Amino acid sequence: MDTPDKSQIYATSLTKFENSPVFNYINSLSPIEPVKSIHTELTFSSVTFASPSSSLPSLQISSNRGSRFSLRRHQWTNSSISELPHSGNENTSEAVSEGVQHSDPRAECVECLTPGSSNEMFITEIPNKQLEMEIEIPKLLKYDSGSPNSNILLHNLTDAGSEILGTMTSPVESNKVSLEGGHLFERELHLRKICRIQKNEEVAGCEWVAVISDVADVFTSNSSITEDNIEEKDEISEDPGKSFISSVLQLPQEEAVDPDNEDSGDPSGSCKQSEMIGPVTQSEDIAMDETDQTPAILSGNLLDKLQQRSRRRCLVYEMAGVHMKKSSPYSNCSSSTSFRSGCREANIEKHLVPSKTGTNNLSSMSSATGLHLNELETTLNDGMASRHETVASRMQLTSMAGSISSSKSYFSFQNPLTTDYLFLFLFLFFHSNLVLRGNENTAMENAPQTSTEVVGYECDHSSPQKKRHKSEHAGSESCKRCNCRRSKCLKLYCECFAAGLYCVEPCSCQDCFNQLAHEGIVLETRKQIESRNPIAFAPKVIRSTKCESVTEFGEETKRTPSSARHKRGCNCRRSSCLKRYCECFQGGVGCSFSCRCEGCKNTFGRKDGADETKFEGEDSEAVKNDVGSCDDVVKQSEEKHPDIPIIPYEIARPIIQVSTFDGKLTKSCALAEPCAQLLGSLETRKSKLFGRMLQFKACLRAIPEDETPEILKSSSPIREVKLASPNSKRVSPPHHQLQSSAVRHSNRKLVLISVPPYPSLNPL
DNA sequence: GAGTTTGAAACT
DNA sequence: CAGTTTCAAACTC
Repeated sequence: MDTPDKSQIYATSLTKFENSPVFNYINSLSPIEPVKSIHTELTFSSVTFASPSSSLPSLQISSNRGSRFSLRRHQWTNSSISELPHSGNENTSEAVSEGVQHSDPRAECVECLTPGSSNEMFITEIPNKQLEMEIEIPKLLKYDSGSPNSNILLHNLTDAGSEILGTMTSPVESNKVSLEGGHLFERELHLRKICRIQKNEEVAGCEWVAVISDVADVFTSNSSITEDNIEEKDEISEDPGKSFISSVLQLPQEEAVDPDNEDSGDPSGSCKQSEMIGPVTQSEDIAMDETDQTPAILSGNLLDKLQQRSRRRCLVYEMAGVHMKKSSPYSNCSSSTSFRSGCREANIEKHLVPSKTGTNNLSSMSSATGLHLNELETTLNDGMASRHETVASRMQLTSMAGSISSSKSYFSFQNPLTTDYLFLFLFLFFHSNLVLRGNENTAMENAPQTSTEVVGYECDHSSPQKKRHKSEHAGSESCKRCNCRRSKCLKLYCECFAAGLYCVEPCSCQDCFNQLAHEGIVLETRKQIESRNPIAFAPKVIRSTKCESVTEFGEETKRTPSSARHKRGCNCRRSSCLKRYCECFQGGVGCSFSCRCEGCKNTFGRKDGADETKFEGEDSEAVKNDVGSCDDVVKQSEEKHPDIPIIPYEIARPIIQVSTFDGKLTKSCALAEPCAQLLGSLETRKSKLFGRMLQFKACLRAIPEDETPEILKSSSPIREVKLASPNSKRVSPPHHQLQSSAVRHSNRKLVLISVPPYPSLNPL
């Protein structure tokens, strides 16, 4: 096969992603220079060609052992950005299409790939070349080995995408829907291509295996051809044809009504559309009920890439793995530990395999999202202040306008588009009701102290003064940093360690062992400490609500008018519980009978009950504060940084909660800050996105926030404990003077519900 | 920034 | 379990 043929094949095998409104949207939002050329590689690694009759091979989308079907595409510019949204409207889409003449028999086969007519080439011409980047379309199918649903998923997605595109009437709308349907019609296109390939083979007997293989070789190894094709397509694009999107939209009807439509330009008749109607429509029918796969796919693409480049700061929650294993057959890699053990493919598969219900899908999504967001958060943080230097490709948020890699740095975070994408994902995630509701409960209770701590902008890791500033604004355990000298950061003296975090750059600790490099030591030490005090790493302040909550087992619990209290109580003697020496005060909660403080004057509530009225109101007030302070925080921060949109509390929070020892909230600011910077750099979408996020926030507020074990919630001396968990964990009762003996002398086992470190698999 | 105070954590 | 020591954060100057 000579190069021109390959070029044509290549040109014909146009990409999906760049045509998708998703990318339009992202690109249009970028304040940076638009991307000139996106080097997209699409891999259909699971496409195999099996020949029942040896002579007439049939196509299967089944396993990962097949030929690689690589598609690449270039050229992406402002013009496409502005035009593609319109391209959903067939009247305006002609400019982005073109025709390609084929002269080679193989090229005829290639023609069958095109949805419209055989002469149509869906190559969008993009005149302005300013930047260049590469983006790999995640190899979704590659990870879907053996999934019988893979083809179903494709059709399912494409149906949705077509429908979405068909309703687009404006760029704005198209931008919106692109978030949902962007990938859908891309897969539609490719699946149809594959089907046509199959049919074409049956008629013309093209050597598709060889062709595909060659194409793969060409596209994956010979960049020069790619470059040539750019020029080639520039010329070809002079001849406008049917638009890509319109062709896609028409395809279903065309296939059903006019099977020969696509063969108009093919004298050989090698692409009998009628022969593929069956399989296609069948698949579409099967997939009819599963049209809402977009978030999973979208996130899967993105998250997969994030995952590859992410690192953890948070320590490992040992129970997570067990917990997740029980929750889903696909979730066995959803614990934080899974990232170390390389369960990427399983994770991907989780996105790929459509579940029978949207619920399941959402669950899967949530779980995986939490995972990846954790990774994102970690990586973001590391991008700001990195201590762990183990990963080569680092996310560099601060260099958004930095160099665009010309190599295959897939989804390099040096690319502004990527950051856009990341944020879009966050946005999408919450917008799609994929709220981490289940985890939100635990998040709130595990959230250290007051809600204001999540304001990332207040967190500056560099200055002790600002450290104090931070602490003045909240009981912030969110931005942990320590100055340990002798404890090696392996004792609870160390705030980082106590919070379940690895020490990071801003820490001023000496001889620190609380690092990923010493993970074994850290975990060992942690075990020891937990053996002494099982709730040593539990949040010090337990918050609660009066809201009725539903347990993870669906049981409705009784109202628990317990107050937010320090889990163990303070022992202050001189500070009168009026300074942050007092953990109760620091946590913004009143002292209780658990406290052994002297001369308590805690303004949040005194243990002697003198301030009982305040205590009673505290239940609701605490909740209000948690929620209301969020508003305040957002407002204040917005005022402080008028040009930088703030990630609302509830949005940042679930992201942060995803990976800790005990599901404990970690590093709130760590994500909020880089995300804020990210947002700040993307001012063009600030108002839009931020406005939406505030809506999400309001939505999230309705989420009950407390599933705290009663024993931890309670400030009363004795309280029944009725807790159970798949990960049941024995705990000691709160260090209460009255209670301790009573409980200890009984054989009652106190069980602490293990807080899932990741978003609950229960969608709501 | 150095020194002091404070109370939790750790130890005996 | 109580007393003591160690430790690091909070605080003051």
